[in-house]
Amino acid sequence: MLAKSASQTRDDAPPAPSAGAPLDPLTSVKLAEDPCWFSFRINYVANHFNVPVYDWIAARFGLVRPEFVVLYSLALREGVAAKNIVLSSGFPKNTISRAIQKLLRARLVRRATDSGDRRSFALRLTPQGRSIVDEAMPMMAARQHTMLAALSPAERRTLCDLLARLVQASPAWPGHAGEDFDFVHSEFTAEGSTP
Amino acid sequence: MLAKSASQTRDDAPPAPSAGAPLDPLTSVKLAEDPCWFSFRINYVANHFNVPVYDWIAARFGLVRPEFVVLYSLALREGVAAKNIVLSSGFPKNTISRAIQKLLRARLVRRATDSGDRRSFALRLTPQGRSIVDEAMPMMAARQHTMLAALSPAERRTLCDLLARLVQASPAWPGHAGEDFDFVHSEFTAEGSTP
DNA sequence: CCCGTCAAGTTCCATTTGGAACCAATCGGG
DNA sequence: CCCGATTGGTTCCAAATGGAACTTGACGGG
Repeated sequence: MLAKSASQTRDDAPPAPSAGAPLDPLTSVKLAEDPCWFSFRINYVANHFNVPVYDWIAARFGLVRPEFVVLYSLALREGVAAKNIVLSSGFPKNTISRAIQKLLRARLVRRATDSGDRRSFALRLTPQGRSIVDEAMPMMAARQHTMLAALSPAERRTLCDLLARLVQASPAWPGHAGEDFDFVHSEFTAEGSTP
Repeated sequence: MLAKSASQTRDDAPPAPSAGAPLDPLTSVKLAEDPCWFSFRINYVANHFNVPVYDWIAARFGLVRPEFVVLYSLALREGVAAKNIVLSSGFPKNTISRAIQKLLRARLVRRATDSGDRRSFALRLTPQGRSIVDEAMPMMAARQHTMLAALSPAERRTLCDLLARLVQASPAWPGHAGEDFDFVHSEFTAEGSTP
C-alpha cells in the first residue's frame, strides 16, 4: 500500500533555495534532495526550537517537558482537567498524570474537584507556578524571535498563517485515535471547561 | 534576563485565521491567543506528522525512532559515519550508537573501516535495510500529502521555501554546542564523507 | 619519538517513558 | 434501581533514553 518508489515522493517540488549563509555546503543539497522535505524541515526547525528551550527550562526550574507542558497549558487556560491536557498535548495520560503529581507536590499547581464529575479535577496554577511560566515565556519568545529573524515581517506572518491553516485542517487528518497532538503547546482543551 | 511579561510576546502579530473547519471552537481562540504561536504551531504540526509515521514504522518493522533515523540518513547518503548522523540528527551519540548496533545485528546496515581514521566506520544500507526505507518513504510522503492538502500548491511551495530559509539560517542561531538538530530527518552530514 | 589533548564509539547506570492493567465514578439501559 | 460499558486518573513494570565515564585511535608539539 501507499504508493510507489522512494525517489519521487516530494509533494509539490520544493525549490532549491540557494542562500549565501554559512551553512554546510551539503545542507543546500540535502534541502533540495530530501524526498520528504516536510518531514525534514519541520522537524529540524521544531527541534532547534525545543532543545534550547527545554534545556533552559530543565536547568532553570528542574522541570521536564511534560511538567512544563502542564504549566504552559494552565497558563493558557486555567481550570482544565488532566484529560484536556492529554488531548491537547499528545502526551500519554500516565505521563501527564505523573507530571501533575510532581507539580502538586512542588506546589506549582492546585486542583479542585469543583466540576460535577468527581473523577476529574480542575487544575490551576499557584502563584509560584505562574511565575515560572511568566519567566519562561519571554525566553521562548526570544528564541522564536531569533529563529524567525531571517524572515521579513511579511514572511513571518505568512508562515504563521500557513501553520495555522494546517492546525485548523488537522481534524481532517487520520490520526490513530488517541495519539493526536504534540507537545507543550497544543492548548486545544477541547470542550469547555473553565470558559 | 530575556525581556518582559508573558502576555505580549508574539513576534509579529499572527492573524487569527477563521476557517469553517470542524476544529474545536477553542482552537481558533488558542491559535489567536497563544503568546508563542511559533512554538505551538510548529510542534503541533511536527507531532501530527511524527506520531503516525513512527507508530507505523514501529508496528511494521519493529524499529524505534533513532533506528529509523539511521536508516533514513543512510538512504540519503551512504558511507557516512555515526558521527555524521549524530551531528545531523541531534540524537545523543550513545543513542545512535545503540541504534547502529541493533541495525548491524539485524543485518540492515553494514559498516566498513575504509576511511583513513580507524576509529570510525563508513555505514551503508544492506538491501534489506534499503527495502525498509523504500517501503517507509511513500508512507511518509503520503502523510505529508495528507497534511498539506489544505494548502494550495503555491502555498505548499511557500511553506517549503520559508522552512528552508529557516534551516539555512540555523547556523546563526545560538544552539548550546552539542545539542543541535532534530530527529530523523536532518540529514546534514557535515563535511564530506562519501561524496 | 614520546606524551598530553582530543575525537569516534561504546558501555554503565540512573532516570524517564509509555503501554497495559487497574480503581473509581458516570452513564445508559432494562 | 441495579448492572455492564466508558471514562478520568493512577499504578506497574519493562523498555528506551541520555549524561558521564571509558576505550582506543589520531594529532601535535617539544
